[in-house]
Amino acid sequence: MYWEIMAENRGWGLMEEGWRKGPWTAEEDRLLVEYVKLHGEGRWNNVSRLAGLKRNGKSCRLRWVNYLRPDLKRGQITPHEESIILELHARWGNRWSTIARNLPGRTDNEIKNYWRTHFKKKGKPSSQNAEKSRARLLRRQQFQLQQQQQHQTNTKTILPSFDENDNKLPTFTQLMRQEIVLPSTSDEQGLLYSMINSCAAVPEQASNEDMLMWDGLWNLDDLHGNITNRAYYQPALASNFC
DNA sequence: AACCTAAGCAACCGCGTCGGG
DNA sequence: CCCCGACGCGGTTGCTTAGGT
Repeated sequence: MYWEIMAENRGWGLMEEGWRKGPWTAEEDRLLVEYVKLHGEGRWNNVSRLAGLKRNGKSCRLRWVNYLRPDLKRGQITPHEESIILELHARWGNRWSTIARNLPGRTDNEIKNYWRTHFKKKGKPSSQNAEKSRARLLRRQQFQLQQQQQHQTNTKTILPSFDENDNKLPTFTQLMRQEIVLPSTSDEQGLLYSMINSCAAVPEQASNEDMLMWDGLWNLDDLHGNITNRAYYQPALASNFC
């Protein structure tokens, strides 16, 4: 493998503070696997001492999690996995580790790389399934825009700091119960996102409707990661597009 | 054959969070 | 509380490979 040649011959592996860096060799992999067999995962900073590896804990953990773990699924992302990635990314954004938890055998790094190469630049998925998922998302967004046009006149903003002098952020329940007109300026968008992030977990007492609304909030990103301007979302109707 | 470019992927970096002392 | 180390996460980098000209 080229990495090993690089590591041996090209100055890779010169150490900063005594740690080797760069590509892993087969021998290093073997030592790390042995270490995990004996001591289990975790305590990565002990690896150098107990396994004789000149790697820092961070590097060891990364190598294990992304490459050496026995439960990793090798090979290409399947169309089914791809559609899951699309759906979950539409819902959660760049929460790669969260997405990875829903794809057994796949790592956050793998999913992140896959997304970047397949979707971020081109904006075009490579399979029919992905196209369908994408089309579904587009339908949702079009629907949201349609609803926005219909309701634009009698909607109210959820951004309290934009009306009068109230600086308080809304509670989760307030956020869930109100009709929303998304802001159009970047400052307002930033505030809305910080509001959403400030109650990033759905409370246990949230109703099904709240959950739908919550999903909707996370679906407001457009395909390039920006908030769709003035998109309108109404939870009761969202199920039409699931 | 030589060169160029985009895709793919392993690894690194910086930062945030958490838990123990 | 506060500090510090360990860990996890998301963003980025840098290299190889494959395909096109």
